[in-house]
Amino acid sequence: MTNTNSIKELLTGNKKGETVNINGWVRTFRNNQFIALNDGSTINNLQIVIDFNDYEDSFLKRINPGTAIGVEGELVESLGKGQTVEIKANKVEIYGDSDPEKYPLQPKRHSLEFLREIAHLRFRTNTFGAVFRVRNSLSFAIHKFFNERDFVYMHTPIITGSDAEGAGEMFKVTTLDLENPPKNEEGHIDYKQDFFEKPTNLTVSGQLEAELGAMAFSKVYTFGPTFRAENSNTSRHLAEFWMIEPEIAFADINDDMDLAEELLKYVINYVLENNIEDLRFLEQRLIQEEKQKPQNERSDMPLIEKLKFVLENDFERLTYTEAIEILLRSKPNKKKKFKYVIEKWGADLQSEHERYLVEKHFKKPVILTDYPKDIKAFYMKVNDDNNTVRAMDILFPGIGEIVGGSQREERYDVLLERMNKMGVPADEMQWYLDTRRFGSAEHAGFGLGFERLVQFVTGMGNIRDVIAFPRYPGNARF
RNA sequence: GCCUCCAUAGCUCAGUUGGUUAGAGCGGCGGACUGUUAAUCCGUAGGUCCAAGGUUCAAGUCCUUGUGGAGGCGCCA
Repeated sequence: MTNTNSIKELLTGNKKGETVNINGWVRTFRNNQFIALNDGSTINNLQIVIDFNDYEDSFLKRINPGTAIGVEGELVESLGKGQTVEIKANKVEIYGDSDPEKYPLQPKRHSLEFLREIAHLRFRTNTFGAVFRVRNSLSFAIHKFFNERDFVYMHTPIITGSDAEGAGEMFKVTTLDLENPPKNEEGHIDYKQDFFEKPTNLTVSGQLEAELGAMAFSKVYTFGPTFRAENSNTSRHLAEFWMIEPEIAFADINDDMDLAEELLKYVINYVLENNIEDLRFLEQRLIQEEKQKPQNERSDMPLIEKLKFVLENDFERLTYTEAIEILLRSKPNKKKKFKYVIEKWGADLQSEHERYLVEKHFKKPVILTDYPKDIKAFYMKVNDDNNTVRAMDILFPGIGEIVGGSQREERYDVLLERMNKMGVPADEMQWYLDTRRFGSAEHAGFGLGFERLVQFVTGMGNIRDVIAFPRYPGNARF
């Protein structure tokens, strides 16, 4: 049987009365009559009604959770209560059996930890079906947003010869024999004999290359995988994750913040308009999950309300200096409830401080700007006070930093001086500096962690559950 | 990398101050029923109590180490 329809399409009901073909995987088979069929196109199942007198017992026993089948039948109004339409089957064909003794997914609740161990099958659950359909929508919405605004989608290299991106530990890329690497006269590894004739790594950011693009196309963005070899063991870090990095020329930090806020609202709105059934399921899932938690750890809003709240409210914008003043005056700081008590301007904000600002003080997304230059990267534009840089971080409730960005330093001399002071090898990065030598212009950009966005929109607590096959310390399965 | 907690049936869990034969629900298997909605009802099988060592007359239970998992912190997106 050829699949000419999706369940999503058939459930709209405008093919009622027609004979249709449908393929999918059995979720449950009740009463020897009712097959709940799912094909991944929607969270909803299509009910297939069969007359068990038409089939051998041995055939009916093969219809189990996970079995792949094809059905031909008439789409009719349902006699039962749980659905509007169903298929009265004329013909059922089994494509692939699913041994019920061995198939790990039962029609019951499984723990997310267990499903993570069978990540190759977890797409077939309601939760992960919803998560990955939302992930797909977010991905599409991001491209749509930039495309509608004449951004050029740029593919920056995955393998980089630069180790100065400064965003974290890198994974080495080599074809040398690690058991017996060639050595040079000084006894060091001789990278001249390596594939690229120099040390190379997996990229930790496409930003520097995106800046080069912005200095020609005016508006560019990247959307690709990034790799960090940090030994991070948290529910918001991955060793391989996807990042969106727009870069805009003739723009300052305010344009940058406007762009980021507009993008986040646009994609959240897109998902609300296109994935509402998945979101409703995820909202219920989260409510059930949080019933196990004490009251004060539960979300103060249901998922969909939270998403609408983000859409309808301006993000709170304030400077690092203002944030420090709020924190210094805050109760947990005065009563020394913070693990790291804020004592003076210049302190790096810990996640407990960010959480206080977002979840307790403002109760909405916050954009912090103008951080002390000593705690930020070399490429950020130095303010006239010579103490702060035009950095901006967007902090979201529950997940912390979702966006990190800045206006870039476009002045050749200032940039070169900062590189030298911070130990960034300027001679190896002449290509980067060249944009400041030839037609330099104000420009800005940011990095948006895609998985953190998916986490926020789906309400999933662990980042390992919003990417198909997560990579983290000690784990590269599948 | 650091701190805390957890590990019992295929899954989700219970198991008292250490006490002799380790339980339940779901799932599986056998049967009944046949407009069900994680169907229901009856019956039944299923255990290296994470691993190694130790304490004890006696360890699922206490101790040590290891392994795996979760949460938090740091690094960041």
